[in-house]
Amino acid sequence: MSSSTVKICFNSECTDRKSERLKKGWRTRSGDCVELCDRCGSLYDEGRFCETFHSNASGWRGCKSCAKRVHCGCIASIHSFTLLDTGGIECIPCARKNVVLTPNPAWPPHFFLPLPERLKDPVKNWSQSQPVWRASNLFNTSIPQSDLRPRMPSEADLSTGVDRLIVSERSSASSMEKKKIEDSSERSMNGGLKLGALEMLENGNSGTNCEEQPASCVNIPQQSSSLNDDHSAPLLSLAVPYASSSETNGQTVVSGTLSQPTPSPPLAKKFSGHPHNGVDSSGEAQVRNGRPRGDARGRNQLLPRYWPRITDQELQQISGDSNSVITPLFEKMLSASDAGRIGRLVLPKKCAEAYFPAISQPEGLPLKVQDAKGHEWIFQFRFWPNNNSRMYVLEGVTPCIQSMQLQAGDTVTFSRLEPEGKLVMGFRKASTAPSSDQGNETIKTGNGGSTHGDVSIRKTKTGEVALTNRHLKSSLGSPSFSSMDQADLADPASAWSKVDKSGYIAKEALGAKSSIPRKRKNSTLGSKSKRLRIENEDLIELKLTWEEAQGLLRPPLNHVPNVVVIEGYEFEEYE
DNA sequence: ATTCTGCATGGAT
DNA sequence: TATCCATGCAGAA
Repeated sequence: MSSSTVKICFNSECTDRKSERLKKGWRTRSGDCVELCDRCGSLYDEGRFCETFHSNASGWRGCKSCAKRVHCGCIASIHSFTLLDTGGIECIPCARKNVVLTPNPAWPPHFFLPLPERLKDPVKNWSQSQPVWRASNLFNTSIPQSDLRPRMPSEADLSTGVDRLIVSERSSASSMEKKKIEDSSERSMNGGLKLGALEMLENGNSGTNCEEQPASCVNIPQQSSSLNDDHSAPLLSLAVPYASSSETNGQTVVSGTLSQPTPSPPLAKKFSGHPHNGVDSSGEAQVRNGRPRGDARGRNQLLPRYWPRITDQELQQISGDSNSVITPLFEKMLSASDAGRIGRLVLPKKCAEAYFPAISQPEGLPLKVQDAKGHEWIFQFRFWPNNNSRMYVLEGVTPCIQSMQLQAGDTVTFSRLEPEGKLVMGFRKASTAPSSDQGNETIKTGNGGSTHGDVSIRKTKTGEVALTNRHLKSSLGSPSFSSMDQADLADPASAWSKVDKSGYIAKEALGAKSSIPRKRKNSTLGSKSKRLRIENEDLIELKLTWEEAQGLLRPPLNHVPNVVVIEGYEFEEYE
């Protein structure tokens, strides 16, 4: 990749990218104003930017007062509407007529909010009420986090002052007092996660680490409040608190993929289905490493091994042709127990508490999970009391595990499909799994279908470039998501019967193939050492200067670069 | 005897 | 030290 510093119109949809005169446009998340060419700048000034360039994008909504169409899905329009307490949006002119105007919050770092007490001490602060949906962004894909995913503004509600107050109270109110508060505000994961995906995508695409640009990595506020309160439904999927709520009361502004007043990160569109700036050309198999940034050792941080490492291709496979946005939540390498016949998948506690519905009873809840093929599975999400704490498990996973032909050492990935809100379970076979980098800050490319040498770079805080070279193989095959084809996924029911028949085979396979020995001590070590082995073998990280990195990355002469624009700068990108 | 269920244990972090 | 979680294990079915 090489770059030039030619200033061009920030709007990637602009047909005349270069301009002598640049006009100020919207503010980026880092606080700077983008620069637009005359025409685009004028359009922006006139409030016609979105209708000109985003007419086909999702996120258009009607003002509840005047019915005027307003784009709610990009940064350019973020200040052109406000969210209504009763749901829906109102254009600014109409909103000004009303008493309270609640402008859409921006996303500076101060929106990072302290962690709720309950997450800090979930054991002692269990809600005894019906399940509630907690903030999903406990660790949001690639958002820099100085702590365990402090509630992002996206998790707060940007539609009402009340909800913002609620969010503010999170940090100070007692857990008991906050229960109600959390019940409402925690349902905001919808937006937060979606944004998380965006952030992740942006991060992955740009190849730069948000650590450098904290402001740009902060999540964008998302609507949250007044989601459907009916969490007592006997069967839950992640769609329940999200999609249904947004559909039923219309309060969730995010009705499309990016309909929230979301800045449109240059790279965030690939999975939104409405690319408008086409910057994501950094490769098909970038790992969407959801590693939280900041203090990754915080008590409330998810362990790195649970950070989702998901490739573009995997994401694409999940989202299919829809406009859905995939938000990787977490992943887990299957232990022998997980992959065994018992059918219990132990969930990392923090992941379970962050991304799954809160459960107050050990019996838990049925949880509907969709696989990459769109088939739905129903697991029992429950917990066991354990050492004054909880141990979360998904029961009944055997059919799914079997259908995916997973075994110990393979990895299952949990993601969320937006706007449906569905929980999606993917997997990655150990043989093709990106290594768990255990805190490696590099944004890696994955091996998911990539046919090039996987080299990724990132700029470090010191301005250096970390070059990560993983799996320098030319034919890594499809990622696990593709291998879904191998599985009998035609029908969950058939999968069940298949499991019944093949359960023993699974056991044998486990013994024969699993890298995780049966003895517990060895098992743990085996799993761990496996990760370490992968790291040692496949991960070579160098530190060098930006110039050096460019030199190393200089492509063959016969390669034609893709020109992408990031933050107003033009980059040549080579596959 | 086998499987299921719920909890306990203890190594790892 | 506290916590997590992989797995053992006993009792029930």
